[in-house]
Amino acid sequence: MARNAETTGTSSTAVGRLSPAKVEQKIAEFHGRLKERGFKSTGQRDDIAAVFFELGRHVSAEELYDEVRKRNPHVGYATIYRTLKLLKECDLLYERHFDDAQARYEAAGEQHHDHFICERCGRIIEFKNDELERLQQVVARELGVALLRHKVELYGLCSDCRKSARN
Amino acid sequence: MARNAETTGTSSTAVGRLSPAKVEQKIAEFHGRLKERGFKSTGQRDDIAAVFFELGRHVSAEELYDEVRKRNPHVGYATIYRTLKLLKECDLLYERHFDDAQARYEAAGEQHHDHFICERCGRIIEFKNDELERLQQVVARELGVALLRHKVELYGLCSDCRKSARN
DNA sequence: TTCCCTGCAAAAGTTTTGCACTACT
DNA sequence: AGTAGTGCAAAACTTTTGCAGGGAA
Repeated sequence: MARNAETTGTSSTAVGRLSPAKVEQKIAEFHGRLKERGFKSTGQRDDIAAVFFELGRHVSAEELYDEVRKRNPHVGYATIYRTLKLLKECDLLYERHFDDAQARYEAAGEQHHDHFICERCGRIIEFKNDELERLQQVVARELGVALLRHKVELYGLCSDCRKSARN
Repeated sequence: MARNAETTGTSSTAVGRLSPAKVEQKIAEFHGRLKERGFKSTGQRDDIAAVFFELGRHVSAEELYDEVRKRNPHVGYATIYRTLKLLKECDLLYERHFDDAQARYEAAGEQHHDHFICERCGRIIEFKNDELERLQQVVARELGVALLRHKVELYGLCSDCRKSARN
């Protein structure tokens, strides 16, 4: 059989804003999960969640705060952080710690993926490679450890920045 | 031929204290590189570097500060951070950002490696897997990006913690 | 002797918390 | 009505910086 490791392929996903309908759906999901867990839905939580899902992925708390305040200038940082924590508990977002000091938050999608981060322009590309996933299990087995989660981050220059670097 | 990807194998390295002779050697190297770069050698820098290399890898600034002050109670946090930055500029240490808020510092070794971090006891195991390295280059090529550096971190339970978790 | 280095304290940047008040359910 | 949520400000935590005094070359 000719299939080798390379055939596994790497897929990259586009990140971007969700359609208004999708945002509505996410908010509805948030409501449900809050209720399940005994928390309340509030106007602020809805505003924050809506802005978060509209913006797309990899926002910092600061960016989110600025955007939310355009819509609702009363919201404080504390509520932003508390709501981000709630969204995390509801499995609707992941918290990422790339090399910056500040955390970035990403809407939880269906499937696991890893990240490439451009060191020049900050662009983040998500990708998935099955062979890479499998190898990490192999490594874990060889180390005798139980793998709960993992993080693969590639840093470098994205294709656009490579071009401008050549000038 | 029976050699397949698996044969690449995973090697894990033991991290630990350096012998006094090795520490001396590292300090001498530090002196040389400071001079090359137009910096001075001082008692504090020597103390900090000595304690850093004696302790072994993956220390936080706080741990280093506490240990250094056992030897020299006069040293301030600022000098710890400034000296860590110098050691980094001298290519004698790497700064790592695992999931904690605080950075951890590791003596620069000869070869690149990745990390497994035990989420229960905090133990850090270094490992190297050539196939994993190669695959990352493949992914970078498929994404059309230039790879400058990368980070692979596995999180889970180390063998000891797996055992005690079974009780 | 000349700067660089050091320690202290204060600042900076991100995230959390205490408290009185507000508003969901 | 009752309890959880909110905003503000202050605290917490890690790391950096300004400045006056001290020490290496």
